[in-house]
Amino acid sequence: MKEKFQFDDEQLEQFRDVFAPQFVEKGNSILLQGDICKYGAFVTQGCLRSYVIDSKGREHIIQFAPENWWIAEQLSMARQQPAMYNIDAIEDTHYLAFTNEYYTRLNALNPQAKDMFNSLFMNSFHAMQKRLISHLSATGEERYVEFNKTYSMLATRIPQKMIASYLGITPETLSRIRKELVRK
Amino acid sequence: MKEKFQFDDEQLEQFRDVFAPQFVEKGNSILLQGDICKYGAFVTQGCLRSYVIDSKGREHIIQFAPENWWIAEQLSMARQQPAMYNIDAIEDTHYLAFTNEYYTRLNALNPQAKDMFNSLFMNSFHAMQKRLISHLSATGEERYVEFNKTYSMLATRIPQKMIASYLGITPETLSRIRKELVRK
DNA sequence: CGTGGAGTTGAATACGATCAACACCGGTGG
DNA sequence: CCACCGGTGTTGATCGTATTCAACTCCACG
Repeated sequence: MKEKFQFDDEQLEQFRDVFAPQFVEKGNSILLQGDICKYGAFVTQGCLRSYVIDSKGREHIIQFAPENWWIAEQLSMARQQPAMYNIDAIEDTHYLAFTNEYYTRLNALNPQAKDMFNSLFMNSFHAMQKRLISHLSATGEERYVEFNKTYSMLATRIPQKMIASYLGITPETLSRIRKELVRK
Repeated sequence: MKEKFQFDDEQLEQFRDVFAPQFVEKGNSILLQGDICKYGAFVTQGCLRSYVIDSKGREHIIQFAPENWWIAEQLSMARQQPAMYNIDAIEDTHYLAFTNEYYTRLNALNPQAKDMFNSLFMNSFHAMQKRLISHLSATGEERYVEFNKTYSMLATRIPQKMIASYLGITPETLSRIRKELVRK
C-alpha cells in the first residue's frame, strides 16, 4: 500500500526492459511464510496483498498492492532469510518481478536507482509509522474513515473482511461501523 | 528502539572522528514537531525518546534510545520537511550528532557507510512492522511481557507511564497488568 | 438448483479507558 | 529539619468499544 511508484515515463520504460512480466491467478501465492523472498512485484494489473498468520491462527493484512504499487518482503530478499509473511493474489494479477539480479542491472542502467529505491523505502517506513500511530490514538471508526479517504479506489473492490483485517478489527465490527456511518 | 548499532571498534572510531559530541539535560528537547530535523543522535550515555501528540492531546511514544541506539526523524532530515514528532531526553544524555553533512563525510571515509545505514534502516522497518503486528494480534498484557523480554534493560529505568504510552495503553491499565503478573 | 462464502444482525462478554480518590516518595523552600 | 507540593503509581467503580458466538440472508458459482 505504501510503496507507490512515482516515476516518469522514461523510468517506467527502463523497468519494462529490466523486469520480468509475470501472472498469478486469484487466490494463488507468490510468497509463503518461511520461504526466502526471491523477488518483489510491481503490479501492472490486479491486486496483491501481504499478510501474517498469528499464533491464534488469525490473518493480519500488512499491505495491499493494486496497480502501480509494489510489494515485497525487503528484509527476506536482502538477507536471504525466511519470510515472516505471505503474499498472494486477491484478483488475477499481472506484475513485473524484480530480483536482486534485476536490481543490479537497473543500477547499471541508472545509477540513481538506488537512491530512488531508498526514497521509496523511506515512504513505506513513514506510512507504516503513521499506521502504527493511528492504532495508538484512533478508534476503529476513525481508522476506517481515514482508510476510505486514503485508499478510496480500494474500498470498493476489496472484500470487507480484508479491509477489517487491515484495520485490525473483526468483520462484524466493520459491518456495524459502516451501518452507523450510513445512518449519519 | 529499533536502531541499534552493531558496528565493530574500527567503525565506531570513525564515528567519533566524524560526529559531533553533544549533551542534553533531562526534560529538554532536541527536536520539536514542525521543525526540520537537522541531525540524528547516537546515544553514548543516557536515554532519549521520540513521541507524537495526537489530536486529543495524548502522547504516544514511538521509540526509546538508550546507550548505543540511535534516533532521528529520517524523513524530515532527508527531505528537509517539518518533523511529525518530538525528541527529548528522559535522562541527562550524551550523544553524537550526525547531520547530512557528517553523513557525506562518513561516506568519503568509508564507501560502505551507505549500505550500513540502509541495513540499519531495514532493521528499523522490520521492528516497526513487528510492533504493528503485535498491536493487531496481541493483548496489552502480551505486549508488556514481550516488551520486558526484549528491552529488559529499559523496563527498570523508564517511568511506567512512558512504557504504557509505548505499549499503547493507559498507565492505570499497565499498573493492573503488572499486579496481575505478580500474582501469577 | 444448491452449496458455501460474505455480509449482517443480535446478545452476551471481555478488555481497556475514564474518572476519581489516595498512598508514596523526592525535592524545595520556609 | 520539617512542611508542603507535585508527580508517579495504585486501586476502585463505571462506562464504552470491540470481540465472540450464533443465527440468518444474500449472492456467486458450480
